[in-house]
Amino acid sequence: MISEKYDPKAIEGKWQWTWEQGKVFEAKDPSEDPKKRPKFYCLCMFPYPSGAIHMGHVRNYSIGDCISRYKRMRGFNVLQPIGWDAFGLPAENAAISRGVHPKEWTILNIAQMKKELRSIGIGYDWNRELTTCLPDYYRWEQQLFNRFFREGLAYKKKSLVNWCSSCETVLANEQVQDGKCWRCDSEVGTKEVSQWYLKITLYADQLLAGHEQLRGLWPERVLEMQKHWIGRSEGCRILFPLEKKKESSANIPIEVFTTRPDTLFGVTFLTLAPAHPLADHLCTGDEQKKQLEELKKEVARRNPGEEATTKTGFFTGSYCIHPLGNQRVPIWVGNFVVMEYGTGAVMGVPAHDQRDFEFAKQHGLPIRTVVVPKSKKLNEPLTEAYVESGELVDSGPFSGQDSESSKRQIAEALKKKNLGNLTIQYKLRDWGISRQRYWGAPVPIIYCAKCGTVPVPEEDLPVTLPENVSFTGKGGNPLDQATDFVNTVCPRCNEPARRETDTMDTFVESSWYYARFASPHYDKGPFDRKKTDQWLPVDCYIGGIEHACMHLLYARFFHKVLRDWEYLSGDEPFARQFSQGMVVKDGAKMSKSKGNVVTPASIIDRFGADTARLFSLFAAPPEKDLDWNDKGVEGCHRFLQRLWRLFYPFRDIFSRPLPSENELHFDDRLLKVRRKTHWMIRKMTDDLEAEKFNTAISAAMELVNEVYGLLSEDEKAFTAPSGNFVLHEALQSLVVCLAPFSPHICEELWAAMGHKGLIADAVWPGFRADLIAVDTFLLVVQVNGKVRDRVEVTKQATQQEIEKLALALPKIVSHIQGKKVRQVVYVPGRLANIVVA
RNA sequence: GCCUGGAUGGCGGAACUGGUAGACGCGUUGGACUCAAAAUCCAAUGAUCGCAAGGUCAUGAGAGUUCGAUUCUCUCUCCAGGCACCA
Repeated sequence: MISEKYDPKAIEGKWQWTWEQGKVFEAKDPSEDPKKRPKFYCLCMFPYPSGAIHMGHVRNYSIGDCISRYKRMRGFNVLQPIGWDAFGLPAENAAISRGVHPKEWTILNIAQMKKELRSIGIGYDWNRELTTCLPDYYRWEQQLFNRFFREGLAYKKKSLVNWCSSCETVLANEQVQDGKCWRCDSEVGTKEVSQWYLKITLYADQLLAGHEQLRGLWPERVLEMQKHWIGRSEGCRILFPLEKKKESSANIPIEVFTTRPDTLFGVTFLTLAPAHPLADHLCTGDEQKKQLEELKKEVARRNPGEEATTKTGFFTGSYCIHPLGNQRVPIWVGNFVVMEYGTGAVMGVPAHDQRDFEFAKQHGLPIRTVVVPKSKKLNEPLTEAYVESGELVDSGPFSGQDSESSKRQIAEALKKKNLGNLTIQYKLRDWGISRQRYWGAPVPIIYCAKCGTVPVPEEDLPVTLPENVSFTGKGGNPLDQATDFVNTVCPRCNEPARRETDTMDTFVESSWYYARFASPHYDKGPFDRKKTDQWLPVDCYIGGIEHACMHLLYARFFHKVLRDWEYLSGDEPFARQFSQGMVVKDGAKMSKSKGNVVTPASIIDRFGADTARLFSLFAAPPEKDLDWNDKGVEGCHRFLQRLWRLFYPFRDIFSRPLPSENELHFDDRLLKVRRKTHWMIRKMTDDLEAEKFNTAISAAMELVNEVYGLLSEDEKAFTAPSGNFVLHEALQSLVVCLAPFSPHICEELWAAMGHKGLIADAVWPGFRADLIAVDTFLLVVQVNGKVRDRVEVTKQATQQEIEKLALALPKIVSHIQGKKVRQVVYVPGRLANIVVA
């Protein structure tokens, strides 16, 4: 029995229960699927269990579920899993401020969020739920880490790292945004720490090359951002041998990286970064050493990404030798040279590099022009560096050559003298994964005085987090205080040893979870190759743009490593990626501090999940920011009510047998409704294929308006058998097509229509092209490109007939009066443009 | 500075491959229903001139190509995002 009034509260819970009880959305392994359907793996970036879902989640999951349900109805074997990215700082901070154990806090949050998530009615395969903070999950991560270590892809080194003093932990470069911590937004400083790195740089070229495969399937901006982040540049490494002070002194060269080896003969100095390992050694006097310390301090004071206002520096007093010219080149230290890129030393070519130019001007260093434009004369003295290519001058044997092609030849000459080589330099650095915090997967390493750094043997995994730890927020990593945890024995020699207390960056968990979903309960390894082969790659991966250079890059890196280790196949983890926009309100991101937060729970309470979902998909195209608008939500709710009110009074139509179509006669008004119905199915299908959810929904609204329109003209329009048939067809099409968007109401109406099965299992309808087609069209008649009239014309009309008709239209006649018709442009099926002069 | 997107009514947004600009929704106004209100249904709704028929102007600005440009080309402005002494 269906109620007269649409009451989401009365129906949504029921259908959510039905779906779960019936295991409707539990994915069958493709090999066991009796229907042999093609697989479709749809994944939304899994949530961090903060305790409450927000509108961004609703939007994200509504998109994913809409795609999943649609694909399902199109005959795909759909996998849509869900899990929890459950390690991370907020849990530990809660422990510090409120005294709850991070684990307890996290588990409670998961329970709460699960409840909320269920209330949206997303078709998840709950059987595959993953929780990354459980040993079941992170033991495999530890196993993978050991393999990284064995293969030399994980290493520990002491280095200057980004340090967030508020989070008291290291941040990866990707996690520093505008000099601030990506999580807590406080200023990031630097600190020298010994930490674990994963060699993502080894895969830089592959990560870049993979973009070719993804072009057109991933958002261009994401590919562009990654490309910049990887930052490949072709250039040359050049050695400048130091001038020997004494015959006995060692001949250490200084290595520089340049993209312009063609300007080598324009070198008038060398500049080292203050932190360059040779800087101290090269300072010839105490005064220089003092200046070096000053410069080091200045650089340290600067925030990451901040530029110095002036290019300051000093001459060390030492010289090196030009690798091809044999002249002395003074060695300077400059505040503008960054240690982290290239070799931390640059050759100074003031005539052809703007920074070197400024530095030379500042310190009165000579400027030597070696590249001149081919067509025009260079105005000297230069007022700025000439950075274009051109013809080489004053460049020894290379003078007169084209600067571009000389790059290779100069590199050859250097190579012969063992003083340089062509190379490729990346901006991408290795991924620092050590975190000096408790709530993360422990790095499974043991330090032994005798055996050194020893990975924990596989049979001893997982290394679980000790529960008995106090969280004071002071004194660094709580694990350091957990003596039972720290003190252990060396697995090799059985002597007392210490455990590593660093935990892994949570981005490590999210780098492989998508593949674990293929075999989430597999207990012989992280992945069951058979299953990963069946399900991967993820066909559609949906999440926020903020992960462009973090998660999406890390996961691609992991995938390539896992492929090399034969855990899975394929070069890319995510065939298609979709970055949805943010949910904003009054032009600003929803946040507690701005007081503009609308909670999903409040919307579901007032209007139901179907309305919340429908609005998230209707209000804006998915890739754009969505401006939350309460009135707009009401509008979507009204639409669902309108649908319901259309169905209810006619519900009996569905309990009676329908006459067959060819026994019926449809008048023009009914045909118009039929045409709209089939037009809607076509539009829905096209738009869903193209992920244009907003216009798909508007098509359904148009059909509803069409039916209401006829009813208001004639309330008996649908009472005769032919009317019954047309309304039946319209309503059933609406319900089926809206099922991916607002599944609960559609299940309810579907059941009320007398169907035995679930709409979740229904088949997506086809449309009748013959019913959409009409044999007339509206001819637009223009005069000189301006629309002057419109007239209904049969499609059979010939061009001549149409031109004659158009020229005879009274409005047209008045516009072309007294003028000469020069041309008539005719676009079949569309318009006639009469050109007059 | 460099890169990538954008800019369309009062608002969110539509517009196939260059062919009726403004679908759909919100808001607003009017009407029906009602004792009244809410809800609902119907209608109107880019600006401007006009009693009207109808005209004129309109897709950030300016040019160009074209019979015809929101769509293609060039220049510029503004907005959002990303990167940034990267040698």
